[in-house]
Formats: sequence, structure tokens, C-alpha cells
Amino acid sequence: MKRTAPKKISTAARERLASWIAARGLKSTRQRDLIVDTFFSQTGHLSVDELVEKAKQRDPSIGAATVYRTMKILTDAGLASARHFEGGQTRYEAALDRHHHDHLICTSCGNIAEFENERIEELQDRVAEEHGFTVTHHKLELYGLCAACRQRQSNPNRQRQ
Amino acid sequence: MKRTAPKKISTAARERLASWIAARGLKSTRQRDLIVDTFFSQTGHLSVDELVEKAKQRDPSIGAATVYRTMKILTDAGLASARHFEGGQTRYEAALDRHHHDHLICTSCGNIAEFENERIEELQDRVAEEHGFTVTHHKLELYGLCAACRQRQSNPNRQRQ
DNA sequence: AGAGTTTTCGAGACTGAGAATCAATTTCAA
DNA sequence: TTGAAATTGATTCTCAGTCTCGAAAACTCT
Repeated sequence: MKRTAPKKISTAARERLASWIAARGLKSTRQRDLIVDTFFSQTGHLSVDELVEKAKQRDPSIGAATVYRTMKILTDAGLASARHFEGGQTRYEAALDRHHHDHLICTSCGNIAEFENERIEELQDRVAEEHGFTVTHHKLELYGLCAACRQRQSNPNRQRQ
Repeated sequence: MKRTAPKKISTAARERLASWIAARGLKSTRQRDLIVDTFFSQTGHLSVDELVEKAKQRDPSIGAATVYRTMKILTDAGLASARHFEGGQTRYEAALDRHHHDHLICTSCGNIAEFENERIEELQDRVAEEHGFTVTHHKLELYGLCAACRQRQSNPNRQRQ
């Protein structure tokens, strides 16, 4: 079965994945390509459920287990990163050539914004040092209401949800 | 069945729980008292499993479901707070009269240290404001190696674990 | 291209944390 | 003491995610 090349996935990501796969005896498959392409054609922080849904739109035979497996490979290859926000599901974001950032999560609409703050990072390192810790990674998540939801809550007579 | 008063649980916590319970038609029970007493007699960040084990040492008939329920009540009453660190289990810490703090977690031995840093909090608020967010709560966790584990790793010939 | 080997696939069983259910028991105000 | 209401422990259920397994692909070597 001939596979047609996906339309507009970042070539860098494609190459990185190909060499990662080649380097450890994994195989390139139609399902894998489809899931990877689906993932990179979306933006934001996707749950596996959402990804399964999108992938099934293109090929209804795709199984959820394969999506889990593929996202694990992408994560191991450094092309996606897993985020565990409140709510229980893991969400994935594209990680290619992105440097570290943290998140603002709206508890009303679920919208997720990103930020980075060098000062906070420095202070974290200093705190860790004071406690004798060597930090390998950290998690900083700010939960609250985004501008739109705050406004909606103070005007509850306006449109719901 | 007469219940003997637990040894050295903070009276303030006991009173707060009693009024919380009274205020909403809950009842005081032997199991509840035992679990609460067990919780407050420990220090640190306990998982439900650990708590179940400790409670069963005093009364083997205690069920895990009751421990889950009791910790929920304590949390709702503001006497314990739930923390969801990496690893999947919820851990509880005593929360009476404690103000907010964040955590340093050793990924090797699991040791958890606490810290608070006013400057970081201020910067968080500023970041949120810049994005139009109103922050209700946040999570800041620093993962890495504590002093003891770092030393142990650089001297792997010394005692294991 | 064909054979052989290895990996992957999808479906469904399984896991672990935690919540819900339910009959039996306990609490507590009257 | 009584009895309505809450609680208990065992069990079942849920939910996200992993594992298993026979079948089906994908590379490798000729």
C-alpha cells in the first residue's frame, strides 16, 4: 500500500522522527504517520481523546491504543511534551524547537495560555539551592479565570457557556 | 461503645472538625476519629494508602473507602490539603493555620520539602495580569535531587537505596 | 519479488486510584 | 429507648492508560 505524503507537517519534525525511529529499530507505519500528521496539524494542548477523534475522522479504524503508543514515541523523541493539568487527562503539545514555558489555565473555559518568565526561573533555582536541591524540572501552573470568562461571570445575564 | 480520647491531636483541629461536622448534620464516629487522629499524628505528605495502613494497625476493620471519605471531609473543612504530585497518588498534608507554600520533591527518595517565596508569588500575579487572568490558585513544584541523593549518586559505591 | 524476521495493529482485558452503591450498623436528638 | 438519618465496609463502577495476543504490516536479505 502506497502512502501519500501528509500535506503540511513541519519537515524538521518529520526528519527528527524518522531518524529516531530508524535509530532504534522501530518501523514507519501508515497509522503512525497519520497520527503524527494529525497532531502537528492541530495547535494547542490536545488530549488523547481529542486526538483519537481527529484521527478517526481520517481513518475510522485507528485504535486508541495506537494513539497512546504514538504519543509516547513522540514524547520520547522530544517532539511532543506531556502536560498533566488538573482534571486528570494528559495533554500533549508540540515541542519541536520550543524552549521551556509554563501555563495559565482558565478553570471555566479550559483555555490554556503560555508564558515564560526568566525572573521566576531564577528565583526557583535560588530557592532550590537554599534547600540543597538540584532541580531537573519543574511545574508551574496558574489556575483562574481568563479575561473573557471573568467578564461573562460578572454579567451572568449575557450568553451562557 | 466508649471511645477514649486520642492522645495528642491538635485541639484546634479537633474543635474545627467538630463544628464543621455539627454545622452540616454529619456525625462523629469511631472510625472517623481514628483516621483523623492517625492523620494528625503523622507528619509530612501522606498518601491514602499509607494512611490506610497506619489506620489498620490500630483497627484492622477500617475500610479504604472510609479513609478516602474522611480525607475528603478534612479537605473540605480546610484541615487538610490534597496535593497531586507526579506519580499519580494524591497526598495529604495538614493544613490548619498554615499559609500557602510550594514544594520541592526529590525524584530519587521521594522526600518533599516546602518553601514559600513572596517574590515568586508577586511575579506570578503580574504575569497573570498581563494575560488578563485572575488567578485563584496555582501549583509550583520543583523536581530534582535532594542533597543526600545527589551525594549518593556521585558516590555510587556507597550504600544503595 | 519472495521468504523470513521483527514490529505494529486493533480489540479487548487489565490496572490502579478514586468515587458510587447498598445492605447492615451506628449515631444522636427526642 | 426509639427511629430517622448518616456511616460503614465490601463491592462495583469509572476513567485514563497499559498490556496482551493473534493477525497484519514493514523492513532485510537474497
